[in-house]
Amino acid sequence: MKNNPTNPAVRVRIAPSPTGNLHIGTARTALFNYLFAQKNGGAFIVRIEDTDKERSTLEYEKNILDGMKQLGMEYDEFYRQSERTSLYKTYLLKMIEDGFAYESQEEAREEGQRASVIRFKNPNTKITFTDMIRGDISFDTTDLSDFVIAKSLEEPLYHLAVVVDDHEMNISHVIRGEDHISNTPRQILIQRAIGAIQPLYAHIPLILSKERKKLSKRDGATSIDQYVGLGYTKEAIINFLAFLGWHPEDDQEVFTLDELIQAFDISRIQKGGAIFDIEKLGWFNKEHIKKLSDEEFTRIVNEYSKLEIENPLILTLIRERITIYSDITEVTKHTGEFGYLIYPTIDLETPSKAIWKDSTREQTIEYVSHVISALKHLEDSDFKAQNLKEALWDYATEKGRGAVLWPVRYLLSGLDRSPDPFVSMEILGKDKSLVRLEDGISKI
RNA sequence: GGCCCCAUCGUCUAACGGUUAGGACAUCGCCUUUUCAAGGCGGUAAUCGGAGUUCGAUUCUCCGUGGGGUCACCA
Repeated sequence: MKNNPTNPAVRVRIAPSPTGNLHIGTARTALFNYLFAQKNGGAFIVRIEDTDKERSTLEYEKNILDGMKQLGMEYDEFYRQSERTSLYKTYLLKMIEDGFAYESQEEAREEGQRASVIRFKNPNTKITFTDMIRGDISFDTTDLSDFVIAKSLEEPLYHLAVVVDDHEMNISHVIRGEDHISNTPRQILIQRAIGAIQPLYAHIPLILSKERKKLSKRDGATSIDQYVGLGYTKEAIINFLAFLGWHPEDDQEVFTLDELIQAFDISRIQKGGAIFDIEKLGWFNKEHIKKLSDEEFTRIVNEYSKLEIENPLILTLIRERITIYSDITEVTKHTGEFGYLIYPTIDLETPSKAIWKDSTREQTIEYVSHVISALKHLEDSDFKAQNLKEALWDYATEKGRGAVLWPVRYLLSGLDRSPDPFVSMEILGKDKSLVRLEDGISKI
């Protein structure tokens, strides 16, 4: 009861079937329901649709519930359809008694099929309902024939269970995927048969693969835990999912969950399907990593790197260089015993050219020697990037910034891809910087 | 195939009859401490087609085309 709903007129639900891990699409549907409930002070209900005993498992249910919790969506009420069979039976009996349904004897066409099932007596009528996102949608239910609503009195099927539960739970708005549009007329038919009030419908667009098809397992990572495992933050996942088919009034893109609740407006949900773009997810992730507190980011870096990095300068370098947490391992590969980059033994066979660049060996030695003597004049306490820059800038400008700073950077880090030399020197400190430069110059 | 839904840059989208069609991601170029990253500046890039309605259509209507969803004793 974390959300403390105050508006009994708004009750929404997410109704996942535990036949797989928490899917991206399910998470997004849950998010829109959650945002709608929160925005309107309504209740957010989780209902596990596990009427299919063969395919439903507790493991999947746990994955779904854990995933939602992980993303920060707290629910107000929880139900499991497998625990409500007697309720469905009551409705089934009543429907049969009232002539809205009947037991049908038929041949089992497939393995495991029943000889007797319960079918809905289709009144063959035209149905129109108003979708909050798409407007009026009409169907002729004649096409549906007498569809099966239960295998037996104890084994209800999807359509029956959904309608009975939405009714019993006083669901006010059914916000679900577009793939349910064609299920709606069947469900409205059952609602009329049991005298249920018709909820308001909002069918949200699907999340599509690059091939513009409904996202499926074949399209790579489709479950939330996979993205969490790769090191995407919950904030980024939420933010990204919200923007797949929804957009606020202004141009703000980076949102926290609370900000999303404030800005959410169901009428601004898109009609067309949206392609899942991992690049944009990455961008959202970077943005949310930028917002992390230093304490939190430090904790995460050390958890992933298995190191104990505390130097804020190094942490900043890492923060600017990663897209997802699993990048931390790669970025901190050279971070170690010196508290910064490990100083590799420079290979004399190949690196010289890399160090000299456009200068000659003699010039490079001259430049680095000058830098060394300049550094020796500085006190330990003056070894700050800003001071170092001031001390060397004019000289570097005179001789050529690249010609001077490139070998310095290379010798300090031992890497051709490295942070700017002044920051490197500050991180290393005076002693280590000099050791590396002097050691390096002897090998040029 | 029947039924249903949808249609603005490569992608996510803004516009609710009048805009040089805006923003973001990606991409390209320049700058920034000649690298990587971050940052700054700038560029390329879209209204599916055809009829209407209207003084005026991205926007409203119809047709076409294209894409998608759905047609279980799954959900």
